[in-house]
Amino acid sequence: MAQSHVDTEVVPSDRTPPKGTRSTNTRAHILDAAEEFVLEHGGRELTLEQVAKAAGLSKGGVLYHFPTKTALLQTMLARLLDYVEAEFQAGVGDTTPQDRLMAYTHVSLHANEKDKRLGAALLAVLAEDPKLLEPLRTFYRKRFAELRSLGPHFGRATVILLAVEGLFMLELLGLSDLSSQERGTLEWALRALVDAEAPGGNDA
Amino acid sequence: MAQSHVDTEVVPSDRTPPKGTRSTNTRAHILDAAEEFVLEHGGRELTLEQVAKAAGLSKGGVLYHFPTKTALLQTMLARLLDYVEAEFQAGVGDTTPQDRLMAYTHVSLHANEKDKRLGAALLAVLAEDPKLLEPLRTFYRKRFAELRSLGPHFGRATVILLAVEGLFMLELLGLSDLSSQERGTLEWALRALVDAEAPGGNDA
DNA sequence: GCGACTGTACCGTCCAGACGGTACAGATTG
DNA sequence: CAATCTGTACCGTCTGGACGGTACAGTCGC
Repeated sequence: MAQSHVDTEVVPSDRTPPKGTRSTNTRAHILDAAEEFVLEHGGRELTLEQVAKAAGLSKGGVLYHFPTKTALLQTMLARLLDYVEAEFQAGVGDTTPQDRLMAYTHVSLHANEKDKRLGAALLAVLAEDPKLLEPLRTFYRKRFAELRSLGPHFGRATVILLAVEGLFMLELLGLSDLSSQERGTLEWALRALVDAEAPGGNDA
Repeated sequence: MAQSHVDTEVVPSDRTPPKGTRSTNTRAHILDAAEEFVLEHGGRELTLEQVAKAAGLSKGGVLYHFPTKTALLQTMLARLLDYVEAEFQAGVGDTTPQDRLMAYTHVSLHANEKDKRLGAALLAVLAEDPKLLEPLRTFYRKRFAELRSLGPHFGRATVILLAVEGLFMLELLGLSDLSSQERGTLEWALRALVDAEAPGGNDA
């Protein structure tokens, strides 16, 4: 549930950009700074110079770790996806695909504001270059594969996942004006549908 | 200065596009061209010069009709939304919100490839500037208002709309790898859910 | 002395927008 | 009906700035 291993390589360090050698965790530090910047200023203004400034480095320093801006963006996306995947896999001992669906629903609906806005900004940037979305594509391929394993429940389970994604996307872009109460009602309806898919239940 | 001789003229401009005043429809023509370009090259490469070229105008000519690039994008989005709205409202005599939900589902699921890719490209561009998404926000506000009018059916109806939007968005970004058969199954499940919401039906 | 940077200078490119000019279509006037 | 004026619809060019990326000499610390 709580924040866990976020980085692909190294654990994030504490704040305060030290003066001397920042050693290996500088990469993570740059990624942190880039995320923070994106959260504050949006994807449009994300520039190498700004990232450097936010990280307390020079532009050259950033380019030392990420040879291109694209490489930086790719790493940002990969880290976010790793985080999300770890998050909803660690939720419970998710044995069955139904459990996973429920866990996914829960995590997605209760992702914190930060992750959401981060996703929004990233998506905005990445959507311009389809190639950069490949990791996301892989991510969803996994989801769809899980849905297929549900056999006859595929249809309704897919509806559930799509609804979750739909809400996520709409909220990402600030297009939803659902109240928290309405959101509660919605979640209730989703859970009811997930339960209806549970084994030993009724037919489709 | 100088007389009729010192003409360093560059071709008396016998272009393919009709000469003289192109009258009022030039605006629409530019929008068409911009859409076409976006469909072919994606949002990333959409530039005023490219739009001008695609429309058979000069950049200055485009700027005459759309004072800024932002204005052009806004108009493109507005036109697309108008089209979509007209599309699914003209589908049937949509009297009840349920009918509208069904119509919306149908239209969204069967939008042609062109509209989808257009939406994708536009979204990619617009997502970078939250202000430009305002028309979209208005659009969804209407949808949510309709859902609220369904009273006790709000939850499940919202699930349906969100699923439709989720699929649309995923397909927009090329993140879905559902087969057409699976898509059929999905649609079947969605229709079943809509029917379950119909008045005179069952449950709450 | 090597790896991890800093700092600056610079290049090539892209692009939005400004600007001045051109072409022509009426309306006005004598 | 011709000369003149006016407004619309454009064309072509230019500028100013941003940005990604390169190059490279120098610094700091282990």
